[in-house]
Amino acid sequence: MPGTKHFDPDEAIDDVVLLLWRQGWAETGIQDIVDVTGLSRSSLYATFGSKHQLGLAALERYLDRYVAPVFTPLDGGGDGLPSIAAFFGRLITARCWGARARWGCLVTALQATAQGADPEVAAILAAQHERLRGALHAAVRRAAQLGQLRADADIEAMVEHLVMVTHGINVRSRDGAEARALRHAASAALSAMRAPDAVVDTWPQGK
Amino acid sequence: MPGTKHFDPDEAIDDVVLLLWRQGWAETGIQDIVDVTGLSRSSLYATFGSKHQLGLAALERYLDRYVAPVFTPLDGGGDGLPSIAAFFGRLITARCWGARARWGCLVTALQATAQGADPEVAAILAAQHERLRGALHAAVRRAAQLGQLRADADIEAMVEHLVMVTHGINVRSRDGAEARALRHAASAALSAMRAPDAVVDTWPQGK
DNA sequence: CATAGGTTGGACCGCACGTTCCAGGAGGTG
DNA sequence: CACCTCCTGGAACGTGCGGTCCAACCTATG
Repeated sequence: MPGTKHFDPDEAIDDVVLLLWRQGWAETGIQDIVDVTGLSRSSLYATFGSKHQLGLAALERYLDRYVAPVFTPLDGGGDGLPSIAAFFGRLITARCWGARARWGCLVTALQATAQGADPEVAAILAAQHERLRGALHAAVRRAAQLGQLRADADIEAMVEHLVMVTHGINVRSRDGAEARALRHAASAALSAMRAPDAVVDTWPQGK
Repeated sequence: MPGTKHFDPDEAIDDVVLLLWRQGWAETGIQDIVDVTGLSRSSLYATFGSKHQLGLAALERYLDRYVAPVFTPLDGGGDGLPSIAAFFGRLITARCWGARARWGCLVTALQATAQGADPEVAAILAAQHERLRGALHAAVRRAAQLGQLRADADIEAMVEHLVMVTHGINVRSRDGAEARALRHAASAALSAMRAPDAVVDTWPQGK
């Protein structure tokens, strides 16, 4: 039919997300994309313009499809520490189980390398960092309101610490760390924050 | 002179270390190496064999020259928590000041990406991880002996947590985080471990 | 049923990659 | 001083890259 694509661009992007996530951006050539999508170079370039633009689209798709769901426990600050524990729980599950186990996190991988230097990529990474930071900040503030935090709590420092732990989980999971070890470590991190007399459960997922 | 190189291979490797560290492995071509070392392709290949071998040599050099010095506070377990704080202090200084500020960590970058999948690279990364883990483990054990830790301390979890924070510092420093924020966050992480009545100084570097 | 617009597959482009090769050169050795 | 050995610079190789182009094709429309 004239003017109608013979394929679904959305599906192609989904395929590319998995490819980039698994084997990285620099290691992926156009031919790999052709193979995994089953499309021809022409169709790819006619639809997405360039490898770079396709990569950006895939990165955005990755955020929507694979990162955003992990954030839901933190929405609106949740109920403080338990929500943060649930966030880590979801993150660790996503990183250690299923078809994408041990693939790490595309965002952390880009932030840790020079590939994030591209201005457009850097903008997406910065926005994503603010999203993570903002979500954790809201949750920590809520925890403070609920009296779950130590008396000497430095909220900004706690948030930055939690961001670090998030990156740590992403790196260590790709490196082969076991989910149990990651959960225990995340639990240890949360212990830093909890008020001694608080009876909130910071690890509802069990051990 | 016959049989004698006209240049110092060690200096060449040093140059390559900086190149790989700054702009990454996949983004670096032979021409870049030729430019930065001032050598010809022939000399490079005659001396190092291949780009891959040169990269491995540069990675080892990086560990000896830039990573090992950061570890010294942890030698033999040091004096527990203050030694761990000193370790983080050195790490943050190395990541945020001087000519290599904001370059992150080559090891963390490789571990976070698919480039660490090469068997030889993976072996080096695994050994380095064990070195980090072992050094932190010794320091945490020592802290336990000195009564610096909380009563409910899970040593293994604490060590994994500290490894995560290390990766977090490496990622966040490349991403532009300020040294102050990183120090506060590391301090918050150490608070997780300290016994409530311990009077050890976990941040000797000041704020 | 002919037309027309847009898609498609595959050939093709220039370029840069990692690597190899060889003629030339430099300096200890006899 | 001639020789010999090894290193050196630069040209060249094959390959694969990202990207372009065009003829063939397909189908809604007139």
